[in-house]
Amino acid sequence: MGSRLDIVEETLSDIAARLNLSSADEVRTYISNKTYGYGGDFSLILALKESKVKHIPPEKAAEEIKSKLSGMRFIKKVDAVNGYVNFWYDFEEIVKALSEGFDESYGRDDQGKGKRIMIEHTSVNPNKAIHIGHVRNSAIGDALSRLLNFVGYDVIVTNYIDDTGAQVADNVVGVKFLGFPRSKEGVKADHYLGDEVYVKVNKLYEKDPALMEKRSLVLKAMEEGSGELAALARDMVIDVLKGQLKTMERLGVFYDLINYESHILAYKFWATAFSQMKEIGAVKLVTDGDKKGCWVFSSSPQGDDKILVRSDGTVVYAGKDIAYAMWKHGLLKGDFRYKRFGMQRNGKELWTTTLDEESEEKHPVFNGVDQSISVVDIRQSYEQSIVKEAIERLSAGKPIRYVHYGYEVVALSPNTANKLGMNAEEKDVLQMSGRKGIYINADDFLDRLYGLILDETKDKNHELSEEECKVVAESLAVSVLRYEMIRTDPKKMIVFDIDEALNLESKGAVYIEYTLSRMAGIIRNSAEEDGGSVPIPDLSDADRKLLRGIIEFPGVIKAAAKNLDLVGIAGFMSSFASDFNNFYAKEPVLKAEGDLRRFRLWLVKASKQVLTDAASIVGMVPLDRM
RNA sequence: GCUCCCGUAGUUUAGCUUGGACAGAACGUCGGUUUCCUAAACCGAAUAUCGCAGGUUCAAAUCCUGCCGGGGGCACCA
Repeated sequence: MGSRLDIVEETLSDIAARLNLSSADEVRTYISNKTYGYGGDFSLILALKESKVKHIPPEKAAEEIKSKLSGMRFIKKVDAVNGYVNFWYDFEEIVKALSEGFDESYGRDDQGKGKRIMIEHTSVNPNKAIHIGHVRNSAIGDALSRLLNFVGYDVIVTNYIDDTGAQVADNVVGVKFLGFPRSKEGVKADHYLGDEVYVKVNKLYEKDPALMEKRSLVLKAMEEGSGELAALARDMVIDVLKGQLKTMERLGVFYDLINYESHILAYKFWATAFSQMKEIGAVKLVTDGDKKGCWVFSSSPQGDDKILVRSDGTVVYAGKDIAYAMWKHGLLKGDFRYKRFGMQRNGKELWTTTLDEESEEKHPVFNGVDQSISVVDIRQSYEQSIVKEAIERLSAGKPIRYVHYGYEVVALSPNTANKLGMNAEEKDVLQMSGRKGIYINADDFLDRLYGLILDETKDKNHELSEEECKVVAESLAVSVLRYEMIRTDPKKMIVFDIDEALNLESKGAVYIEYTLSRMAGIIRNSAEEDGGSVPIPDLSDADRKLLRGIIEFPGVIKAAAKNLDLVGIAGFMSSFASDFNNFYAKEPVLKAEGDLRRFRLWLVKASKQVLTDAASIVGMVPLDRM
């Protein structure tokens, strides 16, 4: 702990000690990175606050602060201006420290050490293909898992499959009663069933409401779990799920465990959860009024009663979610049985719960975590708040952190909606709908991105083979899509415009990847052995700016992990890449001589590691050439 | 009706948790840069009543109240 190299943290701790502040974090609350025309690398606004308490002018308070801050290790100069205290880094000293302490683990952190955390994401209904809205969920969830893993957490990733819903039944109705073939040659099951059968069956429901009876029939069979219809439903769920996982694998998204909603019922985990809730009085039976016969959970703030069990004794979604959350946190008596689902491209085994007693295998421990994150779209905030509250009440004082990581949906721009055959008004933003067939499939979109990038890559790289160009194009397509999904505030809706999304002119992932390629190019051409101490030549502004990015990286990661903030990492990458490209244009590396060359080469290597780590965390595929 | 979220250059946005100097970028526009490590790049210019109106404060994009505009949620639905 604390042994990891973080020059900014060290500096702020030093400031805290000298100014009698509690910690580096407290100092951070007084920092402004805007120094404007006054120069300096960062600025302290503490004097402005103190002047009020101490009843002295800010200028005087700033001078007092300044007087306590001389001779700091990484600070060359401190200045007091207009009540601000401005700091200049001593980059020579910083290079010295980095040359000793910089290694592969740079920027990692111990905040998650010894802690297990479960992240649930994706959780797409198993009746259709992944569309770009789902990708936002998975991109966020996967990036969070990479981030938390980077700072030392033991992360368990689950994908929760609702295999009991009407959507699954719709596909069964289509195949069993309406003559749709079970599969289509050359088309992935998720695409065929989701794009074709599901949409068409729902259209037929409108024409012929009597068909709904068939759906009820299928649903009932699924609930009972036995018979031909239930078996067909199970098979179709697996086929679609495998198709979805294929898309996710392409995106570089992987899981540890598949959870089925039906298993929560089959294992009687809802019943267990229900009786545990009754025991502590978290649910009550309504005895009169229009909710008579229902069991409700009364949440504290509004005193609203949320129905968990209908008067016919069946459980609603939120109920099953509570049981699932209890399982995650080890609050539920009992555990699932597990078996292997398959090996993933990242070399990690994917597991699934199983009902089959014989096929159970020796498995890792999945549940019983203190912390969990559920990446679920923001429209389900109400239900999620119920789950959170229930879990906290059931935890009996044990500290539990249940985070609903809500994010806004991806909607379609009018232009894009019209391309899908909708009649959108010029100002209308259209919500995607699987049932109505209004969506952009992730596979299709990736294919188009890939095609465009491939042409461009071939155009620009005559020395790369066809195969190499394909790898570059695929990596870039994935990186672009994933970066776009995490770079904006999750609370803001993304209005997806297909033409804009396919316009590669805009900065972002391509820019970052290009920067990485330039870094790799220099290192490749240097043909130089590592080793030896790092010389400290006279530094240019561009050198210093890059160094500043490098020393800020650990703090960016720490804050990102603490606040589950991916946007901060995207912002860091973008400005760091810009700093590097500026450096690249201005300062020769391989053409420099002697110490300067050795120093710059080291600087490029360090920069590459930092940017590669950041890119990997948000799920991009770092490239050495493009 | 009750409630939550969003509103920052033409466009996409950062900053809002914890108030502090002239609100950062990017795309697009206009102009410039290639005998030198990848021009998918670099440099420069123009572009912002931070939705509106009040309030708190020495100081508000940031906090509070009201309003306007946009989206979501409040089902024994899934």
